[in-house]
Amino acid sequence: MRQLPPLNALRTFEASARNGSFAAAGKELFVTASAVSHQIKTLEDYLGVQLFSRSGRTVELTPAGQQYLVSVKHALNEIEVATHRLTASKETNVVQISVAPNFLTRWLMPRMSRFREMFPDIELQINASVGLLDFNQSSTDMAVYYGGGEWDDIEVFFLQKVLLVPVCSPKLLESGHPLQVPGDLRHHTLIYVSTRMWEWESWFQVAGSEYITPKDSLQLSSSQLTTAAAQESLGVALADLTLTSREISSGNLVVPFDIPLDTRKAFYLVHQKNRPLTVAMKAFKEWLITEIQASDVYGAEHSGSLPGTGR
Amino acid sequence: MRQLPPLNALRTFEASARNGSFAAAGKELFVTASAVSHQIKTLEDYLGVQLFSRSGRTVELTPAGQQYLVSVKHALNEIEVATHRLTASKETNVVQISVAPNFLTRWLMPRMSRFREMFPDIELQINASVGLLDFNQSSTDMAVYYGGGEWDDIEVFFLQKVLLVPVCSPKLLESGHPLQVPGDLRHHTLIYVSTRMWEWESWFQVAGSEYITPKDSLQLSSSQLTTAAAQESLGVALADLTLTSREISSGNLVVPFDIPLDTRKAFYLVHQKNRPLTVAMKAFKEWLITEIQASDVYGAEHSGSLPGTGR
DNA sequence: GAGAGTGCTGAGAAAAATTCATGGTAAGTA
DNA sequence: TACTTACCATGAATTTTTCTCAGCACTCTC
Repeated sequence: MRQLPPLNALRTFEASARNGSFAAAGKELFVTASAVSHQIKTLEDYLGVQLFSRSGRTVELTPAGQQYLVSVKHALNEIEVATHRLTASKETNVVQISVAPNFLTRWLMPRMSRFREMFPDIELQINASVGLLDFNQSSTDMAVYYGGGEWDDIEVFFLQKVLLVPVCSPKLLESGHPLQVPGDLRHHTLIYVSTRMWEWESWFQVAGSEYITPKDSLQLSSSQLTTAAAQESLGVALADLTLTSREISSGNLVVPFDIPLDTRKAFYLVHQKNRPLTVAMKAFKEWLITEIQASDVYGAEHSGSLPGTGR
Repeated sequence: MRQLPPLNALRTFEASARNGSFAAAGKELFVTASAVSHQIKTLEDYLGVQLFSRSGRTVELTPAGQQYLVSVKHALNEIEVATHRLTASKETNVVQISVAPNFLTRWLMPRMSRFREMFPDIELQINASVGLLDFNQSSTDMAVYYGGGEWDDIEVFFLQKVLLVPVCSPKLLESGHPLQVPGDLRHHTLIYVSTRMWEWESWFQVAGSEYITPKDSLQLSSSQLTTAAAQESLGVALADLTLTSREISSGNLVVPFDIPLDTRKAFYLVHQKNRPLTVAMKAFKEWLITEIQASDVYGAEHSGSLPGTGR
């Protein structure tokens, strides 16, 4: 037994707030401004709370109205997305994916042409984004997440562990101080991802060395940038071996110490729970998993604790 | 410009699905079964999708209907919660909090009486829960989370770092193999939290010791249980020093090696973003933060990297 | 200070939701 | 098998809700 406000009035409320005007909202909803005014009044009477403050010919959301709007917008958006998903043809060839930036540029992009060869009919609409997304609020179909694999209310498929090794440009290795033991890093610039400052410290632990104070340090906001900086001879960064394998085999990057730090994080393919996948979505998912197994540098080389598939 | 289905029909749809019957839904909504039938039909015509399969005198959700129901329920629930929050008196003395179990039993519970002394008017409704919760879907006002402090769309306040030390019962130490160096743990049972198996391995790294294979091992599902198991002389567990300080000072637990493992996780107080707090919520929040600073065992003793306040 | 733009209000008109009457189907029961 | 009951569908009638219209008020702009 629910206790809900007049729902149509909510639609009017949201449109009015969005447009900042009853008249404009009326235009959007194909009704007169008067109808909008009536609706808002009905809602305000029901709630017993003033949602808009009127002064002359302008209206403005009250603080209460603003707070309420956030939830109303969110809820209506969810309804809109769900309705669209239900209505839309089950057999579209378009797959919308959201991908962790580093994985996108260093892994997916280089292999896109292979995918398009295999599935010329499927159109991938790709979006780079860090962090989680709400599948109930977005038309995105699938995503590649970076993290611990512990996420609620979504289907999670393990793709690839992230093990970090130090990387630098070959030029740095020639011209600078030699790197024979981890401690030699004290004479170099260490490049940090600013949100993951501890990674170097952990790496030294694994390498069985004291944490050293580097000659210099550089903080960048993403692993994409730190790897690029290492390539530009700005210092030594920690990078995932698989993702940088092209740069390594081409000689743009070298690995001074083949000591991997297991971050216990990984890349995962995720999508909404209990959602029937389209043929295109299935194709992409299976291609991704197959392709990743073929490209995975670790697996055989460094056997670590087995990563779960995320609950 | 939104594209929304008839919203009132959604309410009817949700009630019908929940009740598993149009007649029952009608009763709930104070209308006839016929009205419900009409509404559902309108919705199905709009969507172009069958939501219920009718066979004789029974109705059942189709797969499409089930999928749609999830979102509709979610959205209506959000509206209900938001509406209730808006309508409810701003000045209630009730605060609903959800707390990580270990923190609840070992920290908050023992201090509850102090809170009630200071604020006899405020009623705390406490709920133990692991994992995140959606403040838009729940009437919970605040929560104590355990984790890395990186959560989106909520206000986060740092409370206390979690640093783990080995703990066991004094009896175990007397009767069993002595514990002089970390390696001696090989002769004991190690107690693991099953979802955080790596913690012992990391601790050995910090302790500067090889990871040993214990004589025996025990897996339990929460740190609450592992601590209890250690107390029962079942083995050696990793526990937070602050949370177990009572057991330690009372002699029920001892710390064989005062080597803390920084898990980079912590307890945080969180609540909805942009939400005006009630007087009672503010009181609890401030009490909690003050009290925690007074009780924090670390801080002075082990200076580690400073924990952020979580964006 | 006239005109345009916006919002409010109340009464009537239009639209939507509900009921009512009727008919169909399946399951339980004598 | 026939009867009863519980449930849902449908179309027409009715009630309720929503919308429009017309008149008024306010204020910003020129």
